Amino acid sequence: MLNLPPTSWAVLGELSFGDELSGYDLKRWADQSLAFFYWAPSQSQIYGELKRLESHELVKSRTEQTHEVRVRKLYSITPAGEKQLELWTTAAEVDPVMLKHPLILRIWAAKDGNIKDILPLVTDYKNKMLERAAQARGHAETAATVPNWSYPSLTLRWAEKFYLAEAERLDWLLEELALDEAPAQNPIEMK
Amino acid sequence: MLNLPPTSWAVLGELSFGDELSGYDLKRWADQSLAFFYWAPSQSQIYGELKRLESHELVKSRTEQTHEVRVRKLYSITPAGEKQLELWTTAAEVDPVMLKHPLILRIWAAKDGNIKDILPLVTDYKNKMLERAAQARGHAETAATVPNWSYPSLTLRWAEKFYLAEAERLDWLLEELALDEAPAQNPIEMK
DNA sequence: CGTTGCATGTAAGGTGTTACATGATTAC
DNA sequence: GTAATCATGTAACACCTTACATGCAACG
Repeated sequence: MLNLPPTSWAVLGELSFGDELSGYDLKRWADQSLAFFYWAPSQSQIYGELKRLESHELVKSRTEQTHEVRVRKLYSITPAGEKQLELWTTAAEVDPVMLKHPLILRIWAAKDGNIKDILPLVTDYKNKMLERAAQARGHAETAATVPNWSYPSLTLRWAEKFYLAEAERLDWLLEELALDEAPAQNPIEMK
Repeated sequence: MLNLPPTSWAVLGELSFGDELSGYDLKRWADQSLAFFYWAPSQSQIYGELKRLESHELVKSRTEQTHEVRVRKLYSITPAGEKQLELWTTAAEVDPVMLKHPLILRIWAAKDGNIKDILPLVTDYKNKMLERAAQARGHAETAATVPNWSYPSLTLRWAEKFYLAEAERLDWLLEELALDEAPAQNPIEMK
């Protein structure tokens, strides 16, 4: 089976919903879907992946020439692309989930003397997670109205739950940190 | 402030607990701690990061010469390293969490015709998450017995909750997928 | 006496980012 | 008219991995 990096499959996946899309379109859509559970490739990488996919004949392109000058390059999936994508989605080996959580890393490395400066960062982060959950929900609802987008919609509902759970865990963290700090906050009263 | 990649801070963080450690030690410890909420850098990268840290004088090294031939290079943090690490842990900007979830990506790209082949992968993944949660718990309990390791222990308890939540969300996904499939499973009975 | 663990490191290559270059169109 | 958006792409660089090279020590 064809061995492509996951990002390549992600881009091919976007094209598998049938529309002709430009590199630019693919980037915007990725930001509103893939970004919630996979991550958003940069614009320049998407152009690179499209070249790679085309060299394997999994996608084909045509140049739109609407207004004489303005040029868009539109990509669409080929039958071979659909076939390979199916083989990939059902392949036995699933790569492990990759989590890089810079906030937890900081807490891990924190010392008693500076944990109090980290607490507000945790609260901020929690609010960002709640915002992210709301965004995922919005995108999920939009996706639900489009034919054949039920799996994308489902994964966005998954993402909503993910970010809500993330926010809850940060609340739990704040509580744990408060417990640790409590005895030290008023040492005088412990006499 | 010094601008280093997060991996550099992670390695410096490991050394901030005060022990003299070799590149090899750092790798093993990372696999049992960082890997649960950040990710485990490869052995060769750790050696590279140590060089970088030493060039900034955040760590220093000495060569252990116990048995005449066998050589270990032991690193320890410098006062400058401790200072910079503190600045980093309390710095305002926290990078966004990076999640790459290949299983959800597959479901996102799934078509009705092949979702049934993906279901067993979801179940397998869920079991791996439960296993991971149990490992995190074990490491958290070990860490809790070591002086000054309360924050590492806390982050590992965080990780346990993360992987348990992950398993629960996969159960939820399986249920949602079963609901979708149900009407189609016995079309004859729908007459 | 062979496998696993300990131990360090290099080389090559893949993945992915930022910054840059370029220019048209749309909205205020 | 100027700012934001649309649109494609290159170049340079940073990050990170795999494979390789090397060899001792400990265990069965």
